[in-house]
Amino acid sequence: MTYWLMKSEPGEFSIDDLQNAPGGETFWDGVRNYQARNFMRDDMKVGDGVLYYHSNCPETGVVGIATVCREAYPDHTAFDPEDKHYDPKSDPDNPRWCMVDIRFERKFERVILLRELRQHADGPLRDMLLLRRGNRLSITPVTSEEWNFILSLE
DNA sequence: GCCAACGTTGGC
DNA sequence: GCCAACGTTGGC
Repeated sequence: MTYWLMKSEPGEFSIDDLQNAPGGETFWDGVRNYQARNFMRDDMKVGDGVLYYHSNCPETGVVGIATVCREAYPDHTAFDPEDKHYDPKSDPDNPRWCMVDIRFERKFERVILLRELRQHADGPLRDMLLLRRGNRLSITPVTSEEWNFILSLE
């Protein structure tokens, strides 16, 4: 089993939105970055743990956890000209983009702020991809050590 | 709103 | 294959 960190803008889809979704599940559409796609397509398995991260908001940080509940399948929003994430270069017969489903697991008692994670950038989180300068990847792998440490901060 | 960092596109 | 221009991400 692998662990992941997935970013979402709470104005688009927050952890509360996930909790309130039918069955607490949603499909993770709109990924249009090859590295992030490859993580989903090649490495994400049902049961993997997900740190749910809020980006681009007043309190950026990890807000809770989810689990992967369906492995990669085509992202249909790429075929829809009306969709914000429409990509005319994604051929329905050979889809360029994919998505996974995730299920709400738990919302943390408090937000574990990015600022707080950075305080451990010389220690337990020294290799965390999220903390790398200029990192913009919306999906990054997390080690079990990082996962356990972040959960211990709560 | 600003801007640094990054990814993608396309001319050559 | 190089690289400038452009668009996007995301912290602040």
